[in-house]
Amino acid sequence: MQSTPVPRHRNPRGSGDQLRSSIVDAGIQLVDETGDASRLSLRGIARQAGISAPSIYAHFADLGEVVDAILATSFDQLLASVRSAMQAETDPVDSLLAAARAYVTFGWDHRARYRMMFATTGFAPDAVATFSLVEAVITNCVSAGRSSSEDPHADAFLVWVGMHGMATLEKPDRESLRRLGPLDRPQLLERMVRRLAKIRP
Amino acid sequence: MQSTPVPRHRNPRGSGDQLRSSIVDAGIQLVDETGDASRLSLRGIARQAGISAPSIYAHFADLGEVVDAILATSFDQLLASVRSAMQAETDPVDSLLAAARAYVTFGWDHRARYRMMFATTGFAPDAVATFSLVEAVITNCVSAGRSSSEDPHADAFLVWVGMHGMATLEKPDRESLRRLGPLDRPQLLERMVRRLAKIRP
DNA sequence: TGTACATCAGTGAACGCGCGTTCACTGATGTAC
DNA sequence: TGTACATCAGTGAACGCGCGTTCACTGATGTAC
Repeated sequence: MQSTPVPRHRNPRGSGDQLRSSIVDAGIQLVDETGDASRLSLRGIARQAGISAPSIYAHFADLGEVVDAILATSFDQLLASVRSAMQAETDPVDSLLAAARAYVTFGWDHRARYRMMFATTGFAPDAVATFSLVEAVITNCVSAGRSSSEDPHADAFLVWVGMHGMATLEKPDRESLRRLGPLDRPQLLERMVRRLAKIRP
Repeated sequence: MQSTPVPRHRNPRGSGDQLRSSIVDAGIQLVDETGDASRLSLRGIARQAGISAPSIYAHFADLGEVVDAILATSFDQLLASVRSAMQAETDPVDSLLAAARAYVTFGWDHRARYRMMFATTGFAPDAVATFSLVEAVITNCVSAGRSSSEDPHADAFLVWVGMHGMATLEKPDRESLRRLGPLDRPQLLERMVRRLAKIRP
């Protein structure tokens, strides 16, 4: 017997979650297109998403939370990309090299976003997930007799640092190119990974 | 015979250049202390320097020029630090390792500033100057029979990428440390450089 | 030597702008009775 | 079936703030005569 009508919460959940992810997508698009994560603003994201600025508050407490969601999604994308590249190869060395290529390609294709991911949180749990993939595949290489690493954990860290350096670097400008000469970066990446992971020649 | 007084420009140059470098110093201090280069503002720099905002316009056209001056000074500092560390060693391998330590230490000690230096200009001429030092010392190692590198130019690039990766990475947080275990970074840096520069064991 | 003045480093007030955030609201939708 | 109403996604106006930049100015200093 309920005299006072119990407020059963009806959840005619309409576009609730839809808008949330639209906001995150808009933020990602903005960072990727402007190439400048530092100019991210709540109003700018709302504009990009085609909504009014206050609408964001229904889904996020403030700009910081939107940024956190953008980072989480970006780490998911990076991890998924590396993972699927690795799984496409059966040979452990090929798998390691594919991981490195996928990782670095993400950095090159989404420069501002990649930098943003590591700007504040250098070594967050999300980043460690990728590191773990690298560690596992190097261990595989050792088991298969393809690597002479005596410390796969530390060497995975080195590979990760190297990939990170590659991912962060930009194309040389014309003047630098003149002084540096052509550098075949995919080939250099492979060379770097082979040395750091102690892959046997 | 000069009827109209020729305006000979008297140059009682007072603190002109002094203020200019005070402004740059204030900007550097601000980046280093706040750890956030994206919040650099003309008014903030003026506040830090103890002058009014419009005073900056006597020395710089706009905020962009101040930032350029900050970057130029910072590259000078990085280069000087690496150079003097190298010159303190006579053995070429020791010199290479000292260069790497000095480089990475700069990145760790001035995180936000280091990132700022490579945020927009990844591979600017100023950055290439440091690269050239590394290339020269690796060439020395090869000459001395201490490195088996067959391509010192490309290998110097790899070392540079590796140093850059190390310099950019942050300390792991507690949770990451638990999963990563302790990683002796100075020792890992040395290991990385030795492998990339093909230093003989 | 004294005095008028050009030079120049630096200031304070003001502007328009985009920002984050708040507030009261609107209008569609689905349920209760 | 019709009608009242609770729910809820989203809006428009407004606020105070720090920003970059401009403008007319101030006051010290060193030189011309």
